[in-house]
Amino acid sequence: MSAVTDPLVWEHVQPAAARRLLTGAVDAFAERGFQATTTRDIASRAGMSPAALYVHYPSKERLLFEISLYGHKAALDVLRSADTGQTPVDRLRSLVEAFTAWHAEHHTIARVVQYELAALSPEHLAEVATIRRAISAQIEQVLTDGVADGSFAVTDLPGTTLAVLSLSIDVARWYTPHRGDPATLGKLYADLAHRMVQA
Amino acid sequence: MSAVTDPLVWEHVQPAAARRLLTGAVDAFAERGFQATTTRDIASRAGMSPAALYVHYPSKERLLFEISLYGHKAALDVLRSADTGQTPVDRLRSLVEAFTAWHAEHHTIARVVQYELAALSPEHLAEVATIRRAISAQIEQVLTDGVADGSFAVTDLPGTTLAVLSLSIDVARWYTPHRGDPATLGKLYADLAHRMVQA
DNA sequence: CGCTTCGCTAAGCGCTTGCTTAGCTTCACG
DNA sequence: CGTGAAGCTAAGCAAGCGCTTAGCGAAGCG
Repeated sequence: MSAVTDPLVWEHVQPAAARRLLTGAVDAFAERGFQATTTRDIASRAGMSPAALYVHYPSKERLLFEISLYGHKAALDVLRSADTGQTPVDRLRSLVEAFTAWHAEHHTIARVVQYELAALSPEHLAEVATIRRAISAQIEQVLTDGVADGSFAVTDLPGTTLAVLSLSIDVARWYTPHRGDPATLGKLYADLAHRMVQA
Repeated sequence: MSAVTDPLVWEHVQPAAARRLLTGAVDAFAERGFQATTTRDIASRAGMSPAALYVHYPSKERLLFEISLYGHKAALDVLRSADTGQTPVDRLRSLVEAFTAWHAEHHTIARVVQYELAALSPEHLAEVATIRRAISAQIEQVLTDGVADGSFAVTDLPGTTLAVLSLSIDVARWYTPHRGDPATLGKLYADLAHRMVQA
């Protein structure tokens, strides 16, 4: 269950001690959940005393917010970077492949992103919700374009958008490295999503 | 976010006070998660003092286990009752429709079932894991039969089994009544799952 | 050198947690 | 009517929680 978060992902977090706290928090939140994780646990994963956490972050919730915000931005970036195909079919396959692979590759971060929203303060939740809407819109646009040019047959557009997203998101819940590599999973899911909507 | 659990579902729990505690716990666990829920919260939802909880259940974890065990059994029952079709296509559609509708209809219970596994004791988790394997096997069998008679084209059988299950399970994460009625959602998902695998 | 800033620790504060204890009331039953 | 079980509450205990305070040593700088 425990997976050490790739530290390279958090290179932008400075100084190094703040980054160690943050990656420790990602692992702990992903393993046990936000509420079951103590500040003492996070600090000891970073090799520090509990009080050191408050030198770098004002609260445990703020640590969660930094993780959640960065995670949401990274997920949206992955989608936008992948939306380069010429046809709706290519675009959908590429989006689903990238989004799924990201949830597998970064399943610890993804778990925090997808399952700890309820622990965010209302203000922080609102900020993150904006990014979530953008993620959803990215998928919906491709489906809309595919319906318009006849390559997709979709009767319930919002429902199908949600289903496609949902398929990838749930990867964060069950994925462990022994289930296969993220790239292969991404290709399988691209295929499944394409078949779900093809005309 | 708060939804009162249909008390009829828990008719087998006696006496009534134990049932009130249990349904209160389902709502609280679904809303906030197991760790963030206090015994005082559960007791007050049942209109009792905190100590009254321990007259009926030996611990907070045991309350979770009762919910999780019953929820898993109910989910497996739903699948088995739905597996009545003559062809793999009929059977798959019926399974996915019923399983999805159950996760929507009973999304509070389903949330506890799917997202609070980590809070169970190792022994209780093992008991519940047996039922989870049976649920997975039920889907896998239908896909296997459909591949054998040529009605399904599936290259990665375990991966596709997991994807079909995953699609329905994730309904528990996002479903609220304003998203439409469970029966309609079940039909949409039966269609999506069928298209995912059809030859 | 003297002084400040930075990153950290030891200690602990006020509070909440899961759960226990002691005792009250209600009611079935001989 | 007397007795005991069942179901509950008021009070509280030990432990652990998020977070604060006071202060220490190293590094940077005039």
